[in-house]
Amino acid sequence: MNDDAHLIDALLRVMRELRRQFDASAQEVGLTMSRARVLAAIAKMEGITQAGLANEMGLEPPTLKRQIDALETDGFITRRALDGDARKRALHLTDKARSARVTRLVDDTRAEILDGLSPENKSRMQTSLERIAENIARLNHR
Amino acid sequence: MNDDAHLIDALLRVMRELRRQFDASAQEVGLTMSRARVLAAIAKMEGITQAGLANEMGLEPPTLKRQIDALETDGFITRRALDGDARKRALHLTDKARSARVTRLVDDTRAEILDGLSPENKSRMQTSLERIAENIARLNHR
DNA sequence: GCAAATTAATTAGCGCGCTAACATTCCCGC
DNA sequence: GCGGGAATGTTAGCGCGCTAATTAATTTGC
Repeated sequence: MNDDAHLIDALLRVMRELRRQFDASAQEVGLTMSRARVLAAIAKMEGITQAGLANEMGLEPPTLKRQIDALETDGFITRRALDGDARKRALHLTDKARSARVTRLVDDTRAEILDGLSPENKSRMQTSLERIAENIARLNHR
Repeated sequence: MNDDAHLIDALLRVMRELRRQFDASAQEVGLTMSRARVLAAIAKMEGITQAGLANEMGLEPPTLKRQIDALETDGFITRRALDGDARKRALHLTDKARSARVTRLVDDTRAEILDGLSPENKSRMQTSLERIAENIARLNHR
């Protein structure tokens, strides 16, 4: 089907532009879209380990590690040792990461990007995306 | 809105998995998802220039250049001089790129990924994506 | 209790997107 | 015509995703 190609093209195009715009906004506070997402995830699960967070976000550990290195260097998070298991490192936000500037910017940008989409459309889109994810997962282990 | 974050997460997740699965399939014929898309675009516009194709695909010229270099090295396409303008290079497929193996693989994978989505859902998703693209574009020049 | 398997984090290396900056060529206005 | 600006393609360099392989620590099994 020809329209299928158009749909996937549109998906890819939107993703590229989404990242570009998000990065441009996030630059004001010294973040990128990916790093802002890592911060948001840690905020909801303070003290989680790297492997846990990678699993939660659907990223591979090496991918996450690089973001964490950068976020730690820039003073957004800290890595703490966990007693009981010397391999694990617990992730925590710093006050800098909790500042209103950081959190609001991400929320605002997200809202602007989805502006004008009805709740029904968002919901349907979510359902379709989940279906696609299932299809891909099925292909994966076959 | 919290659901907005989930929707964007789902989008990003699907995109990552889509690329991973597509790349795994395309590997059989020596391609990646991105390169297969470039081939498909050239197939529909033989003789187009690099700048024209970049514009058509929504990619930046340097991004496209690297794909084209690789595709030429691997024998999928050729660059030809255009008389009348020494700057331009016309892009053409080779027989290798036109082989059934290459073209069918991409079509099959795409169909499998979108399997089970009704035409209505696909259509609605396309509309929503276009709305998001407009929102991003609006943000962009402001 | 010790060897083997598993888990957590890391390192190394690749593909694909981007921007910035540059050379070459063409076009346009004077 | 010719000088300045625009268009085409390229080079250089960065961020973010991946896989494969390594190291250290823990758990499991005999």
